[in-house]
Amino acid sequence: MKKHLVWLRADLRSIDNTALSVACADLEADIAAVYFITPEQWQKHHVAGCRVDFELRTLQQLSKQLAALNIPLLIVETPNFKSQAQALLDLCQQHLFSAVYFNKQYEINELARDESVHQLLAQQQIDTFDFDDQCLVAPYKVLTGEGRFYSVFTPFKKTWLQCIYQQGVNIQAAPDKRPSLWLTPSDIPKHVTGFESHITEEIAHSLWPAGEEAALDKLARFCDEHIRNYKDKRDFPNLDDSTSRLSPYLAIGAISPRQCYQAAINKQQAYGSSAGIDQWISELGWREFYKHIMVGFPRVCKHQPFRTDTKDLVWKHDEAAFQRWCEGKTGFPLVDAAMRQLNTIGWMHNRLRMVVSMFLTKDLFIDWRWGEQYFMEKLLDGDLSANNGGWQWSASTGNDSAPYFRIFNPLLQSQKFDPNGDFIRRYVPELAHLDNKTIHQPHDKQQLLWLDYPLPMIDHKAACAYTISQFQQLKELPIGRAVNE
DNA sequence: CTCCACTTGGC
DNA sequence: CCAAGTGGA
Repeated sequence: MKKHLVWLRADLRSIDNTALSVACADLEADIAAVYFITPEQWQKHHVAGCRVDFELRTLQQLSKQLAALNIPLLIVETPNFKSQAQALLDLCQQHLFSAVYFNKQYEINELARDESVHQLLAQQQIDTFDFDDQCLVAPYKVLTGEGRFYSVFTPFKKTWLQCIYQQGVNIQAAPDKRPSLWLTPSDIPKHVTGFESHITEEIAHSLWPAGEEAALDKLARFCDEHIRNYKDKRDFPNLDDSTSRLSPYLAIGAISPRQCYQAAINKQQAYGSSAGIDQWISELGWREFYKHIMVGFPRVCKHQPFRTDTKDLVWKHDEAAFQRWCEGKTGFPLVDAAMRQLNTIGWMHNRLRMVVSMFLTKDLFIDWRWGEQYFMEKLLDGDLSANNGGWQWSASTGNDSAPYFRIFNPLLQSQKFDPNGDFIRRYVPELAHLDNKTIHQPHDKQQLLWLDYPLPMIDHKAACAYTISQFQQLKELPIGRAVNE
């Protein structure tokens, strides 16, 4: 009797899971799935406690679904990626698995781990089969006419859409039920020590219900009711339904990008095209663009800027200022509301991610890596490629970045995207009583004495001038740069 | 080589 | 209207 092991990693679902489908294609084989808890590695990658909780809750659901198909889900704990290969081999030998199936991950530590697993298992005649599953188009397949990776989004997107059109979108059904449950599924732990969630259980359960059913439900509701207005409404953080909020589900693979794309296309075919649908698909494109960047330019996995010349920037390492930013006490209401949203619900609206990352890097001139790490520590949807891409975009160290001289004005962003101040009111209760106009700049002299809210921690205009001058100095160092590279 | 086009803006 | 180049065909 053949036995196949499906190794689940960032693909915690039963539908449209390539590795699972292929492993189950052999109807004779016994199938089991395994998920590894690797606390030391997670610590190193700054995985958020709320994200660990989200994964555990998802595994809870998935274990039930798989058990109903007579596929036992096993949970194994091992400290890190290094110890994981041996742990996997032990498991294979214990249960006599002849092959291991998994979907690829593309970060460098994950790639190295998978390579060592492949080598170790091959020595024992255990086959490993890996699959491109995480993207609509595998993150090394969208290339320029000259066979190089794109570094600009627009031409990338054009080719990416062509690739999708040419290859088609094939969504795999969940596997058929196996004859019998041949192993006892593991209990799913409720916690992993060292990963306390910073958000309340109530928020976790109401905003982020776990499992692929919940994800598909969210997707369906978004496509039914909101996607057509996506382009017009997505930039207003106070409108909770204007974005899909599927990023956490995509990050852990409770839903696949193919399912997302197809749901949008189905609406297009049923009701005609719309700018909202195009825009939302374009956002799926950004997700894959940054995955391609990570594969094509692995230095972004190693804390290095995409634009190598920007490595000479001397970022400030101001702990106190950074702390104020983290806590949402900068004195800039929208920035503070945004940081408190992250600190409260483990997620931040995309517009606000730009506002706060631009503020940290351009107003405070603090190292973008500090912000990148803080985001990872707090985000349910923490994903290296997307998070790094976003931060480097704001810091002007990335590909296709914001030009260094185009710096968001936090006050204008506030007035434009939270015009009535309602979002600020939600997360900065000290300001809730202020009128729609004052709330964006509450530091009016008359308010100072009785307002329990900090003064703006920096003069935006002066900060801009300093930052621009720092970037301009880069250009005056061409000789040193040439030598260093 | 030329020419096009360029997420998220500010003043 | 400014800004500064530059990736990509």
